[in-house]
Amino acid sequence: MTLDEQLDFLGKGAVDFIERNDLKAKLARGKPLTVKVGFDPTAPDIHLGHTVVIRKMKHFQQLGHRVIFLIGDFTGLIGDPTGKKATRPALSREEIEQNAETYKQQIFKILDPKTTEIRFNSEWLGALGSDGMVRLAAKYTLARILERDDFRKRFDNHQPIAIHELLYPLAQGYDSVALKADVEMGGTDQLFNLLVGRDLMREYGLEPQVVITTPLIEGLDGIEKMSKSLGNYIGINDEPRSMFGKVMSISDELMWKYYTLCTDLTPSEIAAKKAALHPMEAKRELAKSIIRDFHDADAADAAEQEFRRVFSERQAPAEIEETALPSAAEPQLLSKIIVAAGLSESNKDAQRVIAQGGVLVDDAKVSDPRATLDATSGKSYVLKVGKRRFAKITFG
RNA sequence: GGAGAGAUGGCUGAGUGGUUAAAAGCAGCAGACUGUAAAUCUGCCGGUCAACGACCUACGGAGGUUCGAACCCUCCUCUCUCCA
Repeated sequence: MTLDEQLDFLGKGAVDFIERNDLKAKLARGKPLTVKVGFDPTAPDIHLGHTVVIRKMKHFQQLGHRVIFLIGDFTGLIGDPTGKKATRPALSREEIEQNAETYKQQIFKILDPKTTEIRFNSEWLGALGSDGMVRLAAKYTLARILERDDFRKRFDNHQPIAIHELLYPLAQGYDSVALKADVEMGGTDQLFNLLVGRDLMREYGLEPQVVITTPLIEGLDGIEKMSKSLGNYIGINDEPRSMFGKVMSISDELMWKYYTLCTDLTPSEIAAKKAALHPMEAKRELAKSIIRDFHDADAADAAEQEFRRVFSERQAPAEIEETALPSAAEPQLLSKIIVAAGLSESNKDAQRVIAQGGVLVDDAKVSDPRATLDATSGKSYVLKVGKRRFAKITFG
């Protein structure tokens, strides 16, 4: 790859790229660069949204650079003021170690374990001490901190800003100093923090890092950003079938953003797909590509087959979970059986779904919410509740 | 230290004595349609009970006033603002 090709490759999908020419100069020296990305010590459930930046880390790895997966165990004590309001609980050493393990198990689906360094920022921030922290704080000014939009707004609106929150960007910036980072990446919401890193590096007489931000992707609903707490995410540990379905459920429009950020296809390859493929076809390919990344090609094919079978052809899945229920001489309410089989949260909900025509027993629609089933020993039924909940139950 | 505002269902947010299981929106679920768990439209959306009704739980917590309280009073907890 030429230098410019490398820059295009590394900058694909980036929102901010500060400065492209700085990176060019660094790359031109031909030495491996140190690329740092910080992660919260909590929430080790990685979802597709996190993978956007992780994928970019991989791209740096592919070009032979040194990638550091930095776990912010120290900054975690402060709690990133970006957006959030709730203070995070302090984590114990063991919990952090455990979270780190979970991270590893997940990120190595994307990153090369041999060339990924995992570090903790308590290593140098903890060693700083309060005098060191004060010296660090002396390097920055309130005015500069208030350049940050959300601080500015809170300040202008007379909303509280705790002093320690001001320390967060400094601590994160100091990570870059300690690691002598050449590049730091993060979501667009991290832009300010990343830029503070540049300033601090200058203060410490280092060459400022290049900052690259990646977009936050919208979740399955297409509106809110993908997050675990909103439940609109595709987890990279999700089952292949579930991943396939979730991808198929995103809007046609959003699909192209996922293509850009969650595959390694080039912009022109994506444009070609957009022109040539039926949206449903394109979405299937996207789903398979994502499953291949986190599982394998066989799992991707199997998931597609299953999806066609269950949703396009509306047949029962190849494998239905079998549930044994205790038999009874008296016929049992269907709604209660649905709950017992784990297909519904409550009896009332089950009855509601029945009344709305969403329940099939052995392929026959049952719409009386008070219907009963013969529950004598040996009886067996296939239940379908809604579009995607199935169970085979047997009384015994 | 003083003054004030607020806490409602998964979320946002109405409601200020009965007709309120609590408007509206979002999310969720179901159905129709389809090209998919896209889009659109329609319906549902606390729970228990063999049940067109009954009961239980619910508007920060604990008491109280009342035939009756999310709504009024008292105390408490928490959040926020302003003044000093």
